[in-house]
Amino acid sequence: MPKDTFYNLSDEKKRKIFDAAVQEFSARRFGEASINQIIKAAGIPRGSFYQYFEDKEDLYLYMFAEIGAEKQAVIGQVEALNPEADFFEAYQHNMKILLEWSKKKPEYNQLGLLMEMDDSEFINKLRGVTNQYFARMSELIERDKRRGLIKPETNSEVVVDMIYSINMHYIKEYYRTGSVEDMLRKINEVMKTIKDGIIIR
Amino acid sequence: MPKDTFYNLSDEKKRKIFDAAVQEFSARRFGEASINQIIKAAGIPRGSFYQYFEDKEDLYLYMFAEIGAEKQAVIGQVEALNPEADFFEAYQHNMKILLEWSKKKPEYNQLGLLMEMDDSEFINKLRGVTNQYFARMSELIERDKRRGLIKPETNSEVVVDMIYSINMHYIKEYYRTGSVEDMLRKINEVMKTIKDGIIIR
DNA sequence: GTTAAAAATGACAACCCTGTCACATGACAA
DNA sequence: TTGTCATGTGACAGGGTTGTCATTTTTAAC
Repeated sequence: MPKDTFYNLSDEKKRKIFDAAVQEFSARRFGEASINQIIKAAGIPRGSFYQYFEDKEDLYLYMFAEIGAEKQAVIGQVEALNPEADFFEAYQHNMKILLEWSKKKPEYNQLGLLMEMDDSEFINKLRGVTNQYFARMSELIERDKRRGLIKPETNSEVVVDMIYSINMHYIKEYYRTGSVEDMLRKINEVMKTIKDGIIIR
Repeated sequence: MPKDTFYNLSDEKKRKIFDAAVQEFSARRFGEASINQIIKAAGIPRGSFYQYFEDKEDLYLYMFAEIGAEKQAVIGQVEALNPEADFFEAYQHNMKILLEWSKKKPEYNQLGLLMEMDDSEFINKLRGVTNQYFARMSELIERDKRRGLIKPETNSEVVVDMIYSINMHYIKEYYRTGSVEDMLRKINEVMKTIKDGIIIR
């Protein structure tokens, strides 16, 4: 947790430090990110940084929470999902939220990706939050199995794994090519495949 | 390319340096790997390293080529694939090769994974080799489409992307849990899903 | 205006890293 | 034996990093 001295700062100065953190943590993984770069970008002296934060982790945690709050605000604006929606509709709804968020705050995209590709212990712990999201997807599949919409022999966790990993794959690709359309088209094909399979019986 | 002085070394010394390189590049991504650690493990002085190699890339390239040769030797021992085999059989065959390789040289597993998770420019270039493997999978799907085994509307590249990304995902998981059986079981479920889909029509 | 506490500051120590280079050592030929 | 050339060697320069701390400056209270 940042120290009191940080919270006593003017909003402008807090903002400047936050922005510098986003900039650095969007460019480098947590382990490689440099406090030196951050203080340079924020225009604060070395000593001040340690007056405000315990260390790099402390700053990251602050930034992470701050972004989380912003995300909540954006998500709240997307229309709620019909509770009767099936798994595929729920997935599309989630994609819509993700795209909305990505459109409103594109500066956080790279940051999220870097977090996803980071396997340091510290970042691994933080990821717990993201995982809840996928646990919910798994539940939806189970419900659809009970409703007779999805084959009872389906392993919901494996399906969620598939969707998660291919999504990450295409998001990475999106950063290389910059084409959202390509990404959406491909993810559509993926969902078609998961629905119906590719083999002719 | 390593310098002549390196190739003039005794096999034992060459081996020691190779082993030290494997050790370090298995523990850290290319960018974070330290020449210091390597020379310490190999028991050679700093100056000698630069007498043998241009730099870290030079050593990595040597190690990579060396391992590639070992891999060829192992692959040659697996029985050849029936040329009439369909995509799914070919995939299983590839898995068999991969497992054979992984069983014979488990010390390289972590190295390969780290290479996969590395997005430095240098490693990206090297990955070109791996990609050929997936290009061949795509061709097999196209052939099966022509043979009437796979739905003509299937996007073969997307299917290969799915298989690639979920494989990487489970290989990472395998490093955490250490269970090959779990991995194989899950990959089996994945292939079933890709074949037949999960929805009830 | 004086004083005391809070905050800002940057020089510094301590620890990484890489690539070089002057010199030491060994091997082989004349 | 002596000279020459390839190789071995580690100290060093120059770059990076983090966390601390004595000192100055600001703020606020009296």
